[in-house]
Amino acid sequence: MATLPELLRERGIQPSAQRVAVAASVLDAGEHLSADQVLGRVRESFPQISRATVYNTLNLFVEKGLLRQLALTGGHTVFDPNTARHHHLVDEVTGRIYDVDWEAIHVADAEHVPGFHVRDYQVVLRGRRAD
Amino acid sequence: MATLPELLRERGIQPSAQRVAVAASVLDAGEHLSADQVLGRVRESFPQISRATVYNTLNLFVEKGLLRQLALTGGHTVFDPNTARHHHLVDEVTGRIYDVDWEAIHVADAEHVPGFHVRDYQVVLRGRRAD
DNA sequence: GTTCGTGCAAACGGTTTGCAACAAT
DNA sequence: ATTGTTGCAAACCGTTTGCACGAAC
Repeated sequence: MATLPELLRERGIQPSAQRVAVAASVLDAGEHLSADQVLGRVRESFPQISRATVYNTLNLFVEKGLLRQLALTGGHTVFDPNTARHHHLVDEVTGRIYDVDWEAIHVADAEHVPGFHVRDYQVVLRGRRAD
Repeated sequence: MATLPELLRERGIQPSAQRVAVAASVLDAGEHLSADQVLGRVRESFPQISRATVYNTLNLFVEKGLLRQLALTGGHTVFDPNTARHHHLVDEVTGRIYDVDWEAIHVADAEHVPGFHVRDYQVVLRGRRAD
């Protein structure tokens, strides 16, 4: 297992202390965090970090393929540390987003939409947690 | 074919002149319009309408099931007059959103995610227009 | 010493809200 | 008379940007 600084360097990202702290917060999280949630977590270990740095860093990570950015619910974008193919389920009550295994759903013909080059796709499910 | 005022009344919406104008703009549009695009169109025939009224009206229409609200690309939410089930394709170059027929893609097992009641789902495709 | 990263504050764009005037019932 | 609707402006929230300081190569 590579250390975080190594991981960043592999992606062409200079591993500053702030960036490592952001990486630690967002990659460890089993959830999908908003930028402000990341800011909150990073500040626990790095109180003086600025909002702009967190936003810039998250965008950089997305650019470099370390994170995926999701815009599933209005207005809120969220960062997904799981870069493997998978689907998403949005809880309509809480707004929380859950991962759904790629193999759990079978999709046929999604790549063959006439007139388009489909680069990627996923199923977005909406519902609520069973009691 | 019901007139617009009748259509609104059927959904429990008082058909004021402004609301009818918004309905005319957004329901006719074959595309997915942002709130500001709707505002622009409505102002062609109703120049004095306010931004707040358009936003409130669009939200009301979504609440009453006349429109669907889509949040597929970061920050921009868009209104879809097509209330029939269908999928969506996002052009990564232009940001434009296209409808994909429900029957064009076959999805299996989407309703059977353990621990959840899935109320609705769709496939979201990303790609670019073929030349 | 030139490039790169940071922090701060201000700007920004889309959306919402508070309120007073007005129309409908 | 009560309720619902509009318009305006201001507030709001998440995000981006400009700029000057400081660190890294």
